[in-house]
Amino acid sequence: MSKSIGAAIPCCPPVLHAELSQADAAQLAVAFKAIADPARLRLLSFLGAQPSGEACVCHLTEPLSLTQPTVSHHLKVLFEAGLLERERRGTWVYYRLVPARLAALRAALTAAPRVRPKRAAVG
Amino acid sequence: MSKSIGAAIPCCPPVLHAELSQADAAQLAVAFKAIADPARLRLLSFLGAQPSGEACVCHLTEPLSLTQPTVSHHLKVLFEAGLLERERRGTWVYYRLVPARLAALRAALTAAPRVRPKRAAVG
DNA sequence: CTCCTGTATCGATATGCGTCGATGCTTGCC
DNA sequence: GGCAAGCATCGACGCATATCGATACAGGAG
Repeated sequence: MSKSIGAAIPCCPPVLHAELSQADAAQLAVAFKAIADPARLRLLSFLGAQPSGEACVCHLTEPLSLTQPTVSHHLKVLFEAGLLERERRGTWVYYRLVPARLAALRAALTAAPRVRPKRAAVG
Repeated sequence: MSKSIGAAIPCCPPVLHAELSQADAAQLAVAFKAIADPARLRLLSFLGAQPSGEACVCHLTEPLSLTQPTVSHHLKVLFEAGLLERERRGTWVYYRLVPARLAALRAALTAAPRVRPKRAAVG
């Protein structure tokens, strides 16, 4: 299937200050599609709320009220979007947030501060 | 169909530091779905790049290489998500970004800074 | 009022995606 | 080796949606 979409979204995807190309828009849309789902948003929030910052799949199926294959599917989507890291520890697989990716998406939403043509001290 | 999703996303939707409820996740997902589309991302970027900060529909169909009904559809989606403002001026309808909504979505992505409990003055 | 232009809506179609049950694979244990 | 548990993949179903052509609606010009 897909290799790793993360590579296509380096660090600072083109922000909305200029017209996005069709390709850039497609890449960015893939990333936003990854988080544009209730189950995946809950996964992100749950992982972020864990004291250890991580959780195994077996601990994620119950709070989401979804079956294991479905949770695994969502985790895969987030993983391929570069939003999660995987680490297999014995029988269990632990997932962890990748804050840098979230920051990159956040940066992409830093749009149109044209109310003031400032160029410094943004955000 | 949808009335006005904007009302459901006040200003600071529940961030990802705690487990999102199913309802909150659904609301947030609707907002992210609105921007998780190449055409709509390009619309946002195009509007943000306009010197006047706005544009009429007739100026948006060409750069997107989409038909007028399709563009109108996407604008409606963004409008109902609270991301765009409408203003009819004579025969033309002008659309304008709503920076506050983008900021709200950005805030929702401010997740899991558990690597360091920074408070970051940056918005 | 009539025509024209710009925009929104409608109906139809094709594609994408969330969800599940069933099954295969990997790891650990005995 | 054999068994059990956790996770991933597969195939299928149903629903949402992106897109288009056709058409209806709104506003200006004559």
